[in-house]
Amino acid sequence: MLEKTFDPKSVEPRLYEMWETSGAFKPTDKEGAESFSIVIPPPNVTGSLHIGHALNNTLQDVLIRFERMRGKAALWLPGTDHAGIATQMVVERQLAAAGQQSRRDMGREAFVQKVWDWKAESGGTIVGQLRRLGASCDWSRERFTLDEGLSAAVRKVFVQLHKEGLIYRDKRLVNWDPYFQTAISDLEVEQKEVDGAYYHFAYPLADGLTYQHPVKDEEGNETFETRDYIVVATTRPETMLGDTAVAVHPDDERYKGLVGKEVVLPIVGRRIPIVADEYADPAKGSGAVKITPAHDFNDFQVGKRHNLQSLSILDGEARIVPSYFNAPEYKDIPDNLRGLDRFAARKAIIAEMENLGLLKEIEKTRHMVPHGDRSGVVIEPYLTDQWYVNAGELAKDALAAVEDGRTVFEPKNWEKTYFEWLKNIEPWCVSRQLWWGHRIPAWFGPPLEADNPDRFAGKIFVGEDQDEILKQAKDYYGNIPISFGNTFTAFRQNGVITAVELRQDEDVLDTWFSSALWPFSTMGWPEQTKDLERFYPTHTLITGFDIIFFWVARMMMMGLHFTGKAPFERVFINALVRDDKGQKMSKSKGNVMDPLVLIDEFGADALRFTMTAMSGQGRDIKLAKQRIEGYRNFGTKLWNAARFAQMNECAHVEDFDPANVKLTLSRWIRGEVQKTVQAVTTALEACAFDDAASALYKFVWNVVCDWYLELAKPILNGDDEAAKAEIRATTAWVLDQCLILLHPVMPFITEELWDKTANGARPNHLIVQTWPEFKGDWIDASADDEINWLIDLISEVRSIRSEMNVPGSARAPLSLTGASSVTKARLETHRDLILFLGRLSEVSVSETAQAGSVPFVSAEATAHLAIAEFIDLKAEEARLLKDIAAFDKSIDGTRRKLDNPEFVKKAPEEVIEENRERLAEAEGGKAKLAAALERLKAAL
RNA sequence: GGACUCGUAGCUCAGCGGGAGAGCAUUCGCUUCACACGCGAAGGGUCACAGGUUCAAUCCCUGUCGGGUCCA
Repeated sequence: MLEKTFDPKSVEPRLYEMWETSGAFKPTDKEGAESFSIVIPPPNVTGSLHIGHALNNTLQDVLIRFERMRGKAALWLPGTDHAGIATQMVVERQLAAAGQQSRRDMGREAFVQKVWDWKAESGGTIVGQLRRLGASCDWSRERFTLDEGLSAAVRKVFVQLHKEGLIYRDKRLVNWDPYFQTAISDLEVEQKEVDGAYYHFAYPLADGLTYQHPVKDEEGNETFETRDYIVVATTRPETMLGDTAVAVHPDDERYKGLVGKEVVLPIVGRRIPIVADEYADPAKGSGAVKITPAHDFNDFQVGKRHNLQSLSILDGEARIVPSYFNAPEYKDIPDNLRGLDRFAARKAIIAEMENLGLLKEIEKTRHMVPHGDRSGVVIEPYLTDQWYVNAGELAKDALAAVEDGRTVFEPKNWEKTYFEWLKNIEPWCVSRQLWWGHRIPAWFGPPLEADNPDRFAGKIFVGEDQDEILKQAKDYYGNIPISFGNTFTAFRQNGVITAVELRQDEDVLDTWFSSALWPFSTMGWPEQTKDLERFYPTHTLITGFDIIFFWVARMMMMGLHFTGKAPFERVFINALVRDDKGQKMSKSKGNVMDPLVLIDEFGADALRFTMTAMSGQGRDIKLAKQRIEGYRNFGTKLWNAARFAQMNECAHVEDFDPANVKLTLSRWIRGEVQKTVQAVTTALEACAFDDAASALYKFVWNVVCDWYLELAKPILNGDDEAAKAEIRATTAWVLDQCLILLHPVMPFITEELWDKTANGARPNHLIVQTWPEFKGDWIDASADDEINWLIDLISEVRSIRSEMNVPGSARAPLSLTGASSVTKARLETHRDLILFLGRLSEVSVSETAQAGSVPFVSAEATAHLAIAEFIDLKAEEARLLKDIAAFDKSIDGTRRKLDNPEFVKKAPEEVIEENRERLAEAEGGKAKLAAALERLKAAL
């Protein structure tokens, strides 16, 4: 005997282990099985399961379990990524907290070892948490982006792209994080609106020049004043040390005469030109703008157009260049500012400009300032040498693949986001000044004089390993001793190079560089493995829209370039989970819902069903605890249906064939099962997870529990043994179908019931049970009609009883007038049922309406419930009038349509027919109630 | 400023050319032999607003208003 409720806590770990050890998570090796593969969006190795993961991974698991049951070789390949910045940050913090040596003190090798130690101990907790969710990943294939195999793939890709000229070194402005002292991607920059100010500075004109500047006098009239300076406005005064021009708009009449002249940069004393450039906005501030090409993306462009010098005046920690930066271009920067932090420098410069009388105005403003999403500090545009991928080139096929349908987005409108980004893509800066990651396979050597390099500090060799580098170096330097070390140096004798030392690039690659290879590197690429052949390209990727740029687009680029195939057939973008008020969940808001806590409270199945049911395509999910509770209750409902079946000895019958059932009830439910099979299958094929969930919910609760089992009761309690046997077998079969269909969404409770309801006689675990095929000819229209008639009749009786406040214990007789022979036969067939569910004393057919009864319409007949002692005549009159009014409304509306010649001419035949039927039905119903009303009035 | 998206029952959402739906919440009645994590019943909506297309609009188009997200 089953317990009253399902106990997830004790069952879940046991079943998960059973599945895993049974090998069910591995794709079947069965001959001819079609492949279906998903690669997990690798969670960050420092991460732990949050509600978004719960959603994303539930959907992946639903799909994988569904396809596995359909007999496909289903592979869900799991793993984690190494998350360069995040992981390095975690370990650095830990070292600091433990009072240990800092990263820089212990050195690269020791630190990287510490990170590996950390990873071994606490990395990948999320992997265990995915198990609690029930994720049926093939753990034997688990991968990590820093695994040797994946690292080899990274090296190969880097070297090949370099050979093809698609990876190159360049000096450009990057988003520099002064906290981590590394370049970061645009996508890792958050624009935040903060309070700031425009500082209006006067820059004195050189050579005693003056001009007439228009001003408004006290009456608002325009006059001119003579100025020997030009005013520029800036939110970042400290960058003035690096100004190399002042720009004005070419059409700006005020400054026309000044273009080509010079100003003397205050504090520094440098002479810099006034240039005409459309970037200067005449309407903004004074209309003149200072240009600092090394510290502003827009200014950098202006600098390019006018051939200006880019003078970087900050160091990697965002301090004004300290005094040991002694290049000639820094000689003008005053000693008192040297080494100051950027914000201290800002204050100092403002104070100094004020002292000089050159601070004209401070205009308060709110403006957008870039912040590092990990560090939280203000990001500096910073001029450095970095490695870039020519993303524009790679984007071409990535765009084409979606345009021509090799890969489809679901929902489709996310394609726009994808296109938008790829069409405006910038070179992808892939180097990071970190220690945790794939070290860039590039080595620097001293340049030969003949090369006369003016942009780069050395000669660069790129290769997968040192042997390859040695070969390249020998080709370049000739047959001299070549070693690897911490510097790149040429040893000379009499001016001739006799030996060189090469140094590997210190930097590592962006984590997304390795993640971009994930769909094929995890399958063994560049080796031509069996997995690669069977499971690549993958079928469906399920991920959040927030990483379409970060990840999806890049996987598309790399997958297409290196394998010639798009890595996915379909990309399903799941919604974003918010709290019940629609706020994004975040730790600082304190509104996070921990999926593990929810699993503890309601069970994994309840959480999974919630996620599935709420995953309406592409919308935000507002998650309330009540919802999860409701689906926990749904599980209990299923559990109790099984319990009922068990109590009534409805056990699986080995050779039971639904095709042969005789009873109307069996034929009806057999068809209802088919409708559900079809609905759920189509929905899951289309990633319409919410439709699948609602079809399952309605079927189990509203069809099986509310009606089928109730209608079965009189038979099960009756003495027709043949009917009883058929219903028992049918019930067992129906419940099995429920378990199979629900399994992808609620794997635990269904597997448990599968086991418990068969006395250990099942040949398979449910996880590998075959998904049912839709059998259309099992839907029986006459059985549907009959059962629907029955349901309507019983519902009406219940409704009237309730409205008239008839106590549950009172049993009343029901009689039908105007019943057809079909109805009469049905009454006979289902007499027990009608009596039982309607709580009636008897059911009969008669010629005339009985006095003291309440009438209602049942198909072609009028039913009369004899409950005289409960009738309030006035209330009954009101009820009839209300129902008649409803019929009238329907009659009016339908007639208006049918009387419209345009409608009859243009509407499709079935719509017209439908309206005719509706009209006839309403008129019939109205007539019956009108007659009843007449009788009632006579009695009043 | 650009792109996308959403305004449907008190709340959360489905429906998206042929008569308004679900869950929760509310109200009423039930110790009915699977289930109170339950059973039965009921109330509740000019489908944001204004135009247009159509025989027919919650659904398509245009605009307005209001919310959200992303990118500048």
